[in-house]
Amino acid sequence: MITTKNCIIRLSRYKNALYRLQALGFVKFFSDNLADAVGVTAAVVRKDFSVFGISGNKKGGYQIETLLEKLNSILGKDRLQKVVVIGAGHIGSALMRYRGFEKEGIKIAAGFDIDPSKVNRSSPVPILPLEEIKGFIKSHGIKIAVLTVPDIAAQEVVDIISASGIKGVLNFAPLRLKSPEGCIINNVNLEIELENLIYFVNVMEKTK
Amino acid sequence: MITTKNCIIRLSRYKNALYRLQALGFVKFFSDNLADAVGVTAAVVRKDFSVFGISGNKKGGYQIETLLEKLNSILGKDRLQKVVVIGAGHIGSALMRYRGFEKEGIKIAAGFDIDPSKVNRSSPVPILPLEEIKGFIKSHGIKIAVLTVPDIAAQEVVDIISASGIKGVLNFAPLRLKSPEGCIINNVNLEIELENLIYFVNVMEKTK
DNA sequence: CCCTTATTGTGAAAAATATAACATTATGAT
DNA sequence: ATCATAATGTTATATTTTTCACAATAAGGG
Ligand SMILES: NC(=O)c1ccc[n+]([C@@H]2O[C@H](COP(=O)([O-])OP(=O)(O)OC[C@H]3O[C@@H](n4cnc5c(N)ncnc54)[C@H](O)[C@@H]3O)[C@@H](O)[C@H]2O)c1
Ligand SMILES: NC(=O)c1ccc[n+]([C@@H]2O[C@H](COP(=O)([O-])OP(=O)(O)OC[C@H]3O[C@@H](n4cnc5c(N)ncnc54)[C@H](O)[C@@H]3O)[C@@H](O)[C@H]2O)c1
Repeated sequence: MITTKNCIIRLSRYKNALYRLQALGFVKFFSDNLADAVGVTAAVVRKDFSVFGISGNKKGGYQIETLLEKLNSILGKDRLQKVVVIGAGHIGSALMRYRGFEKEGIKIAAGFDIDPSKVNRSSPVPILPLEEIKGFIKSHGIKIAVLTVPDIAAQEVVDIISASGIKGVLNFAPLRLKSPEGCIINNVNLEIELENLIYFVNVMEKTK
Repeated sequence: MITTKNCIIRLSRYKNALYRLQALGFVKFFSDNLADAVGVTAAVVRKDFSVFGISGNKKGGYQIETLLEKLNSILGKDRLQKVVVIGAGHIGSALMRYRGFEKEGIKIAAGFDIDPSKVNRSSPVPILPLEEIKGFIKSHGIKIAVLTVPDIAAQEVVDIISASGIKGVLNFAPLRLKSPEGCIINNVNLEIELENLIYFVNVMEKTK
């Protein structure tokens, strides 16, 4: 199904909200319950569902369990998603130590670093030398990489890993990378996130 | 000036791209140069500029230096922006050790944690007990907080800090917080970022 | 079994955003 | 000094996204 990034982000939010509703003991929900939980309107919820052919019962709403199955299947959460982290520095290490991804069915299969002193094959997420990445990606069928290397190294690394079979990159380096053919690059740019927040806070202060 | 989040993100990107052009020795640029560098169309660049009353010279383009001054002033980068980090765990520590924010005129004035063993008043970014946050925010005039506490603590902390004067929060906890009156909350949700990437990579694979 | 009510599913309207078009105007060449 | 040109700035157009509105319909009560 082809759609927009925002729509898929909403599906993730619906999924998360439904788990919370389920934990509260609910077994069914209406479009406006979910809308409230996620912070959108009921029309958006129903529209999104209709895009993916998800239907409920008129007057009866939707079954949480059924919906979660559908959402999980759409989002690929019905199977373990293995990723690698490249750059075992501050942020890379934080990510590798984070337990939250496992709960989401995302497993960091390994970290990679160019610095031999970072290599550690026996840590919970093994950290391997960069040279081994190609073989690792191939043998484990990895498609997704998280890129936490210094900005000057980022483009070079993207070119290497996409040639090795990586199809999607979550890039933390604060620059726009040229994406090689067939490779999606999403960016997490914390400097820009902060700048943005600063702007809107300042605007709010001024107009007040 | 009131506008959209996307527009301000583009301004940040223009700024960053202009610094790169400047480093390459350029002193002026045309809307299509900048558009290429940022990955938008020239019309968008000129539209964004016109929103903020930024004008260039017909046939002559824009002066990089002048433009940077204007963009920096719009984005509040003409003065040091102080922020605090709350939750000195894995991700909070990574942020506090990161030098990249300083280059952007963003200073992490302090970190805060509820765990006494995390307190360290003599580290480059001092880590203080949570109890001191209210006084610190007030005395330093801090408006922005980065929230890196466990998800269950996040809402409580937001309520405390917004009551203490925080106007903008960059939240890393993977849940939707209720934003108190007059407080903007932006989210960095890495689980969702990864889910999103996984979805589009899977879709690409299937339709290929 | 029919009638009321609540909620879906979707098609149409509105709003927001992006793209294109072009009239305007500086620049530099002739 | 005039003209051709190139790039802006803004208006118009197109597209995308969101919101609204309501017909369709399942559920439950009398
Ligand atoms: N730490 C943060 O809070 C933060 C915030 C915003 C953005 N970032 C960005 O994230 C990236 C990483 O930041 P960090 O603070 O973790 O940096 P860091 O210096 O702590 O870590 C970078 C790691 O990458 C490794 N590395 C360098 N070149 C490599 C290569 N070619 N292949 C593999 N590994 C390589 C280094 O050995 C190091 O271990 C940077 O681009 C930075 O701008 C970090
Ligand atoms: N580490 C990651 O890579 C990562 C990735 C995605 C999301 N997150 C989110 O970021 C947040 C932090 O993650 P982390 O891995 O750094 O966790 P962490 O457990 O390493 O750190 C959390 C810190 O917050 C402190 N804390 C707890 N309650 C507090 C309170 N009320 N006030 C102040 N401090 C308090 C703890 O003492 C601890 O030092 C979590 O919400 C997590 O879900 C982290």
